[in-house]
Amino acid sequence: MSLGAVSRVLSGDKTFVVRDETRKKILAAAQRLNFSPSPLARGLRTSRTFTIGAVIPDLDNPIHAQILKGAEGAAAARGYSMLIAHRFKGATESSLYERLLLQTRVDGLIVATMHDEHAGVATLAELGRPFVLVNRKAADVQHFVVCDDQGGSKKAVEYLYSKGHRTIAHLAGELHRYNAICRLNGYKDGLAACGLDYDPNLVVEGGYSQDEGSQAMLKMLTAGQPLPTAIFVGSLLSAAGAIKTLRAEGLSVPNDISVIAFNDGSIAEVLSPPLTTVRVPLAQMGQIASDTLIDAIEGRDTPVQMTISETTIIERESVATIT
Amino acid sequence: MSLGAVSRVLSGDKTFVVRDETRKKILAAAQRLNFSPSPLARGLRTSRTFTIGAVIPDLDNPIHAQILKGAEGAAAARGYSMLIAHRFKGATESSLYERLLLQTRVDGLIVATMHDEHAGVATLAELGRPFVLVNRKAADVQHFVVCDDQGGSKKAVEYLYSKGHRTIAHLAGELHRYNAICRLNGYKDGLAACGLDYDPNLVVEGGYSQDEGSQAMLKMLTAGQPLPTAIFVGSLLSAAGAIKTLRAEGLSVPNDISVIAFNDGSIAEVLSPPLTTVRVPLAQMGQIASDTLIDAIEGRDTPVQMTISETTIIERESVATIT
DNA sequence: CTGTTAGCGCCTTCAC
DNA sequence: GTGAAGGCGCTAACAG
Repeated sequence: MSLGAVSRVLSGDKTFVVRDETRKKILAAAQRLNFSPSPLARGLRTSRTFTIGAVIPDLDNPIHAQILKGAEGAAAARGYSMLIAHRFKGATESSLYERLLLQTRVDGLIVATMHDEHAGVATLAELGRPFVLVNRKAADVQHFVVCDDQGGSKKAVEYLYSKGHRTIAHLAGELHRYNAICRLNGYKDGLAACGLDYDPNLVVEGGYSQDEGSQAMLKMLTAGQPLPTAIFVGSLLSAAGAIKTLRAEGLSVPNDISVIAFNDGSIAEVLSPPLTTVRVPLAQMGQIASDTLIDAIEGRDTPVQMTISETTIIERESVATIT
Repeated sequence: MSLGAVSRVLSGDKTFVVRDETRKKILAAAQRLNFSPSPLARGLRTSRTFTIGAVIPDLDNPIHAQILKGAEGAAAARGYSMLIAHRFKGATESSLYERLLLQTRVDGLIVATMHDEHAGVATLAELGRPFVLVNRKAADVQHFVVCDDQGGSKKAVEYLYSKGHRTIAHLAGELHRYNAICRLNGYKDGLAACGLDYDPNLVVEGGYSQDEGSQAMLKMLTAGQPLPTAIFVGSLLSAAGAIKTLRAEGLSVPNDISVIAFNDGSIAEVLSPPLTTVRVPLAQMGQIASDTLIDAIEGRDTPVQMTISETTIIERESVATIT
């Protein structure tokens, strides 16, 4: 029983054959001495850290929190730890990447942030370690996992249509962003699928925060257009804002105007009325992201460009049936 | 210019004297070659990782997210990375600690979880590395940072009193938990300060989730007691649940019953009516936790047992004035 | 199948 | 002020 043998047994080398007796003795001793190999030394030797980094825009945003939660769970299940870095003020995107992995603390990266697509992906690629984008995709990127923003949005419109709505507006996000574009396209798809005409006057660009939702709603209300009977809002938070404005203007949801939002979360339940949403499996996305990242780290390098198509309408009370 | 000199300059050894010229040359070369010392090798040598671990119950809970956000920011500012571990199903508390630091990946721990106080603290202490509790405290623990749950709660009651309320109820959390106990005590303090009698019938124990808030509210409503004019609810989420029940029972907030909750968050703004809350500087708590942890890691070992007393009533629309 | 050995990259003491 | 050398704990390669 030698040092080498111990190392091999403890690191679970399958190709290594020992007498069962020896193996047991080693394991027992390790247990007794409360010994576990130092990840630092191991990392130094193998240049693997069994740690993945997650770069997220805002910890405080429930959407990202859900993704992260899924990702951390999956990573832990495979023996990886998770290092996080969020964008705090003053941090540039590449400084984040660098902080995490130029310094080789991390075997790969999960990136849920990506404001400047070009610069970001370029920096990432240069670093020469695997990374996977979540909830975003970009040209020339090996791995990403996104949800079916477009399909889900289409479904939302079709749902509205099935409830009798024929004039359906859209409160969009910032239309240079991936998600916002997809959702707008899905909105158009839905319209087309229902045989409705697309009317640019019925979409107003805003953003995904509550305030931006409020303002976008106000803009639509004061545009002097005929009012829609239903609105598909691009995000949960902005839907909350929109509803607020609607109520402030004396309009009732869903009696005067129905509202459905993309993305679900606990906020939806507590709004009044409780908000009907299209839910997307965010935690699962995080989980898959972790798994593909770890696969890539461990050598399986088939590109995973996955869009998770599961989208579910969560019916609550913000959509009325028109007869 | 020697290897040793380079090491010393790069690690910012203040006691090391070099010609400015040499120092500059070193720095320039490091820059040019894109060199930065390997944290792994450094860690192996010094047994420091410049990483702190955070153990949190649920990433998805805005309260914890805010704390974590503050903590990560402060850690980053001092050159530390942050490893997270949340309790996913099947993880025992000590398995989390072990995963993070028995394996010495981490110089210390921020712990925002602590369900079994005794076992938890004991395990932690045995590990022999610094740790700080956030939003929790326990006997025999060197470092913790909490907010003034009790004072804030008292303030809430006094606020209600100042609006004319004289029958004030409390929807409490699980009364074996630190936070819930403090808030109940603060409620009693407030009553006393206002010259109001404490009536056990006016407090119902529940929990901090939305559902538990709903149920607790229902319990109070159906208890056959005379109804209070105002309720101090122990958490944001449970307040949302309570309001839901109130509305379902045909009671108007704030016309029939006023509501104020402990802890603020974006949900408060979107509720209807927008919820009046007592806000506590959660991110700042996280930040202070990081700072004291890092201080402890770096040798300043004066116990920091801080309670941040800042509490602010955020007035929205869920409290009526009674005349 | 087992034991030995040479570094992984760094910091730190020590003699210069 | 500088340079050399030892070793942190581990793994992989190789010789037995």
